[in-house]
Amino acid sequence: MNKKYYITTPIYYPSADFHIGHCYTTIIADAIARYKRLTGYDVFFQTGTDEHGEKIEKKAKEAGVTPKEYVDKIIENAKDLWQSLGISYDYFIRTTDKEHESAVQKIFKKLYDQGDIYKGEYKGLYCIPCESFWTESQLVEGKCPDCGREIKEVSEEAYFFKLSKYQDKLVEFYDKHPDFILPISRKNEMLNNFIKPGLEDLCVSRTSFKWGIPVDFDSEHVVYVWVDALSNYITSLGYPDESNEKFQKYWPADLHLVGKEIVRFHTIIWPCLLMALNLELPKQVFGHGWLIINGGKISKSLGNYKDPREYIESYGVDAVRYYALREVPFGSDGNFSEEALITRTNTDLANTLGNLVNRTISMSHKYFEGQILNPKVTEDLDNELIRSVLNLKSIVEEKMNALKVNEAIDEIMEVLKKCNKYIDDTTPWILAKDESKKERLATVLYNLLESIRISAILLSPYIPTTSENIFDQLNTNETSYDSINEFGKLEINKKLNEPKILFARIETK
RNA sequence: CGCGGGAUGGAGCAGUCUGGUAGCUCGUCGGGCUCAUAACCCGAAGGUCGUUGGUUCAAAUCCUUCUCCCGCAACCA
Repeated sequence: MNKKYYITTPIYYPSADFHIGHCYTTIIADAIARYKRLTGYDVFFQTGTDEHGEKIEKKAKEAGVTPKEYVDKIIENAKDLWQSLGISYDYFIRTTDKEHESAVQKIFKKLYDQGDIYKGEYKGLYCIPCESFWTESQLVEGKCPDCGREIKEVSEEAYFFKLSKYQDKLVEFYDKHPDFILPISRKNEMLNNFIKPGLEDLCVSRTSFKWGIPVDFDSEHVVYVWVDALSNYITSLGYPDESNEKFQKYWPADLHLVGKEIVRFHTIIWPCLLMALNLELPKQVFGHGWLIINGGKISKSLGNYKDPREYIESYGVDAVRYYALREVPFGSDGNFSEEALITRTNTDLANTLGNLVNRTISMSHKYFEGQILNPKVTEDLDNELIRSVLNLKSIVEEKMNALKVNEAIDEIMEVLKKCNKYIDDTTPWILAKDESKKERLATVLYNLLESIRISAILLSPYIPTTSENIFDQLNTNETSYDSINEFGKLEINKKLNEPKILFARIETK
């Protein structure tokens, strides 16, 4: 049986249509999922939406529709967006799904029955005009940081989860699993900011709004976001039915990929909830950085971004995917701009990759009518190229296991650059002028075509459409992961298809 | 003194743990080549490595002062 791999994105909050930041997370998760599938894992890749809460209730009211109608429309858009980005999710969970709602009620009840959830009172500082709660430290001179008006202390009845009870066990878990939180700086942040001062119990129900899953034994209350949203990762697998085949197979999750702003929920609250449920904890939470636009975060109110679909339409799905995967280093923030997207597409995809494929296939047609031949008239400099190509598999594996996706891609690009250099070094156009060098020429072209085939297989998790396109031009069926263990699997005596431009250079004025 | 991250040629970054000729990509300039998408290959210019002081034969790297930027700061998702 294949090894399993369960990877998740966060479930996004559909208060508005998704932007490039949502795409960023989801594209990375998709690339990892595709990579794991390529390398033989039985992958379960989940994404979804967290649809309850006051904000959506309010937005829907403003729009004059029910909350469900409001989110339905956004989810339709989201699914359409994921499809145009080639997101290969296995399951899309919505917290308004009936199965999820009933599972959450059961979880809530179970925790209440066993004493981990208790009824108490939530006190907070509330700004009535802004309809927002603030903490002491957020206030500006004792006033609302948004509008500067007086703050009122209000209290409401609420259920609390005994987070504090699990603090020691959590720290113990961190110690035993040093890679649980990545990057490591995020772990320090959690320890210093939250755990060291002592965890406070967590408010897990609300009475101030209705758009949520009702607490079935206390109709005044709805389940608040923590239990509702975080539990999606197990309710989708059939929990609380622990004997469910999916649950048995896929839990615990191998990777929760999240943005740095929600690391806390996934590394403190979620593990404590799981411990209370007596379930295994996820193996890893990775908090990635953000795409930054003009030095600031992506902001609806600043209107500093376009609908991601516009980029896809203008530059193609793989250009957008490639940019998201390649541009931003491991764990840190990265800049997003349309100019950078264009530059990246032109230099890496059009020049290095696209032009290499095009010139190689064009020469094969020009000199051999597209016949694939390999007379094996080799020279020393062939070996260096072949060695780099064969090494690529393990290098990519190492980078991907460390979640250094951008570096994995960069390694593949390095090999493609070597191919371009190999062409200049071997000068096929000169070999072509000498009939006695014909077999050497065929060998050179074969080495290039084979290097392209292997690279395309390794690129397929990142730019799947382009890889397919390359396989088609190479007219090859050798596209499996195992086929790259040796150099020379590209079928000889077949005929290449006509060269097609993979990425047209984007001209800017 | 809340916590964490960052400041390196025009732009974006690596190097800092384990001190020892400052590296990569993009851009610019020059050359080569002509199979190819004005592409590809080679070369060059350009940096007192945010600031102050210190340790050392030697500091981007270790210690110290300060400045600026970003995120988090618990019930906002």
